[in-house]
Amino acid sequence: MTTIKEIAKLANVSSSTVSRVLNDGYVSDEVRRRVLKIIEETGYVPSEHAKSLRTKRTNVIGVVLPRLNTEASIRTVNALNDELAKEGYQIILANTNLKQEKEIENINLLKSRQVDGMILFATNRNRRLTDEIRQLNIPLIAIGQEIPDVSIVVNDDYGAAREMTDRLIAQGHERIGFIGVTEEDHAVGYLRKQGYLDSLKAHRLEIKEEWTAEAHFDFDSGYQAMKSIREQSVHLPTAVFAATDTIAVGAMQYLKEQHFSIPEDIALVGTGNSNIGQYLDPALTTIDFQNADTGREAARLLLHHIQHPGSKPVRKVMRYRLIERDSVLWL
Amino acid sequence: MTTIKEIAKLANVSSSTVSRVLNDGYVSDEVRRRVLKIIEETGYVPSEHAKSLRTKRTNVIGVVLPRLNTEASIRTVNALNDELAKEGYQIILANTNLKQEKEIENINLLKSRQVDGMILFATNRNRRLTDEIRQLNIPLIAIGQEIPDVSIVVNDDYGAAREMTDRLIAQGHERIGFIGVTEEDHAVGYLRKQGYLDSLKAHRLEIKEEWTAEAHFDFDSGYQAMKSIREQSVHLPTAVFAATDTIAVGAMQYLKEQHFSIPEDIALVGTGNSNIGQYLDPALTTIDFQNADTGREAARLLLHHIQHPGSKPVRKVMRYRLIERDSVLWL
DNA sequence: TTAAATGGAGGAAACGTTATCATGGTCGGA
DNA sequence: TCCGACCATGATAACGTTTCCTCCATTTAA
Repeated sequence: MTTIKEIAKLANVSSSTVSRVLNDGYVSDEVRRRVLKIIEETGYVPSEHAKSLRTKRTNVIGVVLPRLNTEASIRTVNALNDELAKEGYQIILANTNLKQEKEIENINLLKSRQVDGMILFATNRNRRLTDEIRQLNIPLIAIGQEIPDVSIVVNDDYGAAREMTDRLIAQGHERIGFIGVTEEDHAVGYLRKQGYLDSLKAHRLEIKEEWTAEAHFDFDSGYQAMKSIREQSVHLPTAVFAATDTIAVGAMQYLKEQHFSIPEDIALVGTGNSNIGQYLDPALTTIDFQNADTGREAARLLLHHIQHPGSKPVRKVMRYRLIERDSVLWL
Repeated sequence: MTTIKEIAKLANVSSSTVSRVLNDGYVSDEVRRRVLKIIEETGYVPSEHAKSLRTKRTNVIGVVLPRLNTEASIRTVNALNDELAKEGYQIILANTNLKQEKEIENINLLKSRQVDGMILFATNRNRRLTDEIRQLNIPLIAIGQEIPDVSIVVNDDYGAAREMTDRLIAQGHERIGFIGVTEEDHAVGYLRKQGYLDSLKAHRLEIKEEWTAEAHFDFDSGYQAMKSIREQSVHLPTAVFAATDTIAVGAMQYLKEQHFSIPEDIALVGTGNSNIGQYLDPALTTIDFQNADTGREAARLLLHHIQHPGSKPVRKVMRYRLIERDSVLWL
């Protein structure tokens, strides 16, 4: 690796001058040209490490996330990356591989790399994590879950689920089923289910245990959940709300195999606007959380915190939109 | 940020000793305990920049890729990440956002960060890029395209396309159409088409211009391509081979709208084993390139090159497998 | 003409580590 | 008893930058 000193020697100037050329200081045109020529010839690239050591800036943003496995996280990361790249930042990924304990470990790893900021895809909130973040003096934005004293960008999971259920009811459905996930996942598990329940309550509709089931985040468990609803229910629901699109796809598979027609016999809606949805037969009605907007917003928020250290934590709730497709009969 | 010196002062030892504690040198148990306690209390994390500056190692691998937008690239990156994480490496992403000129720019960015190695998702091969890589003295593995003097991991696009076409012929198809992409994309565009053509030639089957069309990488153009084949052909093909699954999905949509039944009227196969495929109706026959294996292999190769500097470039062709699903009638 | 202001350049310290070298003490073997 | 070996520690240089300070040579203003 060539260093600034070698460039300096070759150009017959001091390293300070080379540095000035690189950082737009006072340098005569003649010297500037000479130095630039040498840099060009040698292919010299300044060491970011030395730079960071000196300046305390790295132009790197750390992203801690459970896994790059859901469409939502990928869309978010992509938008994040685009927005940050515009400002000259690069992203370093720290994947926890779904292991909670690696969350803190990864945060420390990023801290040791002196990242200028962090984005945390928050899955859970435990005391140690909160403490760790609080004593971290690096700007951090959490996505997906609330963390006290930290700026966050969240979806309106509750509102979306409630509005979707309202829409089903408006279409005449009175027996509505629900396939959720564990309520330990506050956003996806708890809030979406509450939205569904509160809508039913507000409309004074029946809430039947047998119409609801709990699945995991995969296709098969969606299939199984639909099966168990089918087998347990004396009276089948006329519509089923799935907490994720993947679950909905599994449920749809089961219903098709059982020769139900969708939406005539049973209407089906998912959540998350997965790509698959539009190509299914029938196309899946779903909720679009516009993850790219989430990523962009988080990036902007982070940039703001970096530029204005010590500014107050912000809580940003993102907008969603319902996508009405053929898996529900619209009046 | 606390530094090693502050820790040293608090523990009443020299910074050398603290460093030894951190790096398993000779330290008495008593001192070790004392130092570790202070580290624990202060939450001290050593600066990777200072470390790297001194040791020349960063434990970071740079990944240059066009975009995190295809399932193939995501699967590959995930596997890459997993495999490298096992060895204590982190990944830094450098997204070119599909802009070719940013490829070289990104390579230099990573070079300035002194990454220990690079993975390049190669889309094109131009002279400047090749030169740049050659004079880069950092281990680099290219994925997807051949680059002279560089270790590569590639799919057998040609072989896979040819074998898939062979299989269709074995099922009795004699009129086989093809929807490809621009041949500028050597792997996806050129090689897959050649595999298709050579299979037909080997079986002395008719190759008709009107049975082939060129699409882009999206759904709509797959739809349009199928439409144009349909409208141009006097005699329709009995099977159509799409160079990507996305294209196949678009084609399927068109065929369904036109009330063709698949596979009875027309068989359809895709390429790439996209997730969607298995949930389509009918489920899509496709080629699985096992991208995770590609990622793992590239990671292993890179680690090898890092551990054995100067070792010879390797060319690794990955295996594929055909996935036979209902969009083709199997005898 | 002289003093002050300005432009251009070099020298050196500092950032936070690790690795090499040096030092002093203890222990075991001849 | 003495010497070499070994262990535990400290001092210091070096990694490659930037930035502050200093200095000299012009140019400008009075």
